[in-house]
Amino acid sequence: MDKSPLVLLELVERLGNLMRAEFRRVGSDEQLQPVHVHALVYLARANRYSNTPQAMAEYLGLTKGTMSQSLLLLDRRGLIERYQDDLDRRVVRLRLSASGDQFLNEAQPQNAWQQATRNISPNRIRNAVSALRETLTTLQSDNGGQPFGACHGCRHFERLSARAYRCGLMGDRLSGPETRKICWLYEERGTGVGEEEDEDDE
Amino acid sequence: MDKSPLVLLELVERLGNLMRAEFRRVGSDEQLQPVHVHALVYLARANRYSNTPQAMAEYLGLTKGTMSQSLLLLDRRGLIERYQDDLDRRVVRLRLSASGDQFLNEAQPQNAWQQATRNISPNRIRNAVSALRETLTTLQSDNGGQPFGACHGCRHFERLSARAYRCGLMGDRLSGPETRKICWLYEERGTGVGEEEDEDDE
DNA sequence: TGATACGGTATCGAGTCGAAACCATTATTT
DNA sequence: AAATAATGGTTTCGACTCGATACCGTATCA
Repeated sequence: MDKSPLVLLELVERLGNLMRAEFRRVGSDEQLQPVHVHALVYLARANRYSNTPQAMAEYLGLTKGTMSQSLLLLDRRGLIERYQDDLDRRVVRLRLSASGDQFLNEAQPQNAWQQATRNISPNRIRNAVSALRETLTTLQSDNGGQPFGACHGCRHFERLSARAYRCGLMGDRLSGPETRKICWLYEERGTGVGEEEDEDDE
Repeated sequence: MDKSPLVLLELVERLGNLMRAEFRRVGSDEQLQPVHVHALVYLARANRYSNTPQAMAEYLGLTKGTMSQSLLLLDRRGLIERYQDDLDRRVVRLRLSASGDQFLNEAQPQNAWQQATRNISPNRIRNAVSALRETLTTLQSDNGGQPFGACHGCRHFERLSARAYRCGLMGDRLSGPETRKICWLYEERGTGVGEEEDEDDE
């Protein structure tokens, strides 16, 4: 019996723990918990459909009650802004405030990771990404959570012309940069059955 | 500029979050927090040098104070046993109790992960493991934590004969199964300064 | 016009977590 | 040997996480 999946799990967990510790470290100046830093990072990458407490809670694996608490704190600290949605007045929309943005720029929470991966070839990283992405997809469909992918890889993504895009699900036109953000309405493209093999490491 | 390292980070964090949620789920029957389940899993895999509160705290990224709390709880619940070390009476040694062992067998905390990786070829998993392992090593040496590797891959690991092994650092003879456990004294083999090339595990 | 669903907030209690003080044992220095 | 320092663990404290539950206002549907 092959144990390497368990080894992979161990690595993922350990790396996750280390990065959580790192997030704690970079947040300590501002008295932020790891989850708060993570929330800010998410917010910086979330598209217009995904900047709500609900999406965030799902992404971070928290309940909405817990999420509400954390957002309250981030709001008090002036790192985010909350405003009402026009169409549905139940939903709250979130955005980074100027100082929230500044915090991310200065603290660079992902810097340690960037450093740690500096000597790994892009090809090997892509292979790892592909394997982990597939794991994530399976894990999520096994217990029914949102997939959360980058817009431009989604089944609903449409290219109208060279520089014009559109979300087929929501019907909105999208800017170029926006198609690179995270969307919680993301759905896998392909037929869902194909298995691709990796390219070799170099 | 290549963003794929950040994508990899995102996947690692998300998978980590999901598995933490999974650990919470499997622990809820016994009123255990995710970190408690993780501690039990670690203990089941730790070798004779690594079954102490200190090693565990370092592995899980907690302070010794916090660790002490969690161990108290696990002890009260009867899932672990604590006993004094013979040589140094300051150190506490830990082992799974019968019911701790039983809990792991029944709850199978890693089962969801095993399922999620079932369709990924061993080859792709090994590649991902290799890339993440390198990331972990770099990340750790960047901020000076213990490496925590499997005994048989360590620089101090010695093979005396076909079935007899020995730890060159501590001087003890080791059983076959023990050489597959996790050791916090683990050191990368290599020349010590050289940059290692990629290779297989186990 | 209800009834019901839904997004978000408020409150509660158990528990995490780091920080710091503390205790016992071992190591080192004088 | 006596004093001192270092080390492994425990205790205590306060801020915070987190799930559970109840709740509020808005939207949707019959």
